[in-house]
Amino acid sequence: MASPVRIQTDSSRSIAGFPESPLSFLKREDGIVQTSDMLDHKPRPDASDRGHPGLYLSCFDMLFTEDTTWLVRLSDSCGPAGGVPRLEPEQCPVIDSPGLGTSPLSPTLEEQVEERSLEQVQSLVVGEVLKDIETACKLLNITPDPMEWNCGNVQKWLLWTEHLYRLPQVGKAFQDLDGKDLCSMSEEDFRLRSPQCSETLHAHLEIWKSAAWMKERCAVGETRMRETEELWSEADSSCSGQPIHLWQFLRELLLKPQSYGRCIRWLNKEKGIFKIEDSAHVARLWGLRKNRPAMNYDKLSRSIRQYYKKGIIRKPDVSQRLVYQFVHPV
DNA sequence: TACGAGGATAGGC
DNA sequence: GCCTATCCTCGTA
Repeated sequence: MASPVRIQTDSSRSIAGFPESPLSFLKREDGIVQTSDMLDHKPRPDASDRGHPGLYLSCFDMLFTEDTTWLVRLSDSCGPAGGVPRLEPEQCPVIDSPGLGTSPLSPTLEEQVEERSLEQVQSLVVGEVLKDIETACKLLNITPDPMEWNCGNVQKWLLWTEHLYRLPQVGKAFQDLDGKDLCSMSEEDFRLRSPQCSETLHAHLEIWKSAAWMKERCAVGETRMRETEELWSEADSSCSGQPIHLWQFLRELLLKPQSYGRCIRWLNKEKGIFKIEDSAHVARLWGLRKNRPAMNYDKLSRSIRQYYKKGIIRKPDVSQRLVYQFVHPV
C-alpha cells in the first residue's frame, strides 16, 4: 500500500499570517495520491518511532509528518497582486508533480491525463478535509473558523484533537486562550505551552485555519453546499440551541457513514436498525459532544436503554449485541 | 470479559 | 419534571 497523504506546512512561509495561505498544493514525487478512504485510520507507530509527531487523522484522514515528500504549499498565486480568483474549492488545489507541467516541452498526452487524474483525486482530498471539518464543527458545536472561538470552543477543539491523535491532555496549558489567541500563536508558542504536542496541535490548527480561509475566500461549490445542507437538515440538532439528545447524536453519526461508518452503521436503514461497531469510540465521541470525558459505553448503553420505555429506541426483534433499532426510523 | 437489562440516585436545566 | 450521567447488581454469551 502506498504511503498515506501527508500534509506539511511550509515553515518558510507563514500560514498563520493569512490571507495568503490557502490549502492549495498537494505534492508527491511519485505522483500517487490517496483519498481519505484509502487511508489507515489507526495511529501508525512508525511515525512516533521515528520521533516524528505524525498526525494520523482518524477522522480527517490526513497525515502530517516531517517527510517533505508531501507538501501543502501556500499559494500566493491565487490571483494577481494577492487577488483571489473565484475558484471552487475543488479547483483551488493544484498538483505540482515533478515532471508534470514543468518541462519546457509540451506534456505528452499521458502526462496530461495523469495530471488531470491527480487534480481530481487531490480535489477529493481537499473536499474531504472541508467536509470532515464541518462534521467536527457540528459534533462539537463550534464554528469552523478558529478566530471565532471562545475559550470553551478552544477547549473542545483541543479535546477533539487529543482524541483524534491520541495525545495527552493539554487543555490546561491553553485554558486561558480564545480562538484569536490561539491563531496568533506560532509553533514556538505552542511548544512553550505543550512541548510534546506542539507540532501536532499547530499543524492541525493550520489545517482548520486554511479550511476557514478557503471557505471564506473561495466560492463554495453549490453542489457540495446543497449536499451538506441536506445532510444536516436531516439531523441537525446543534443549530437549534437545544441540548442534543443521545438518540439525535447517534442519528447524526449514522447519517455520516463517510466519517463514522467504522464505528456505527445502519444494518437496515428502512427499519432503523443500526449497529455500534466500535462501542468505545462512539462513547468517546458522545463524551466529547457532551463534555463528559468519563463517558464510556456502559453509561452510554444505559442511556440508550432509557429510550426503551420512551419508545424511541428498542432492541430489534432478533436481538444482537450492539444492535439497536429506532422505533420511528428516519 | 463484554454486553444487556434495569433499579436507584444525583445534578443540570 | 425531564433528561442524562453515574453507580450498581445480576444475567447472558
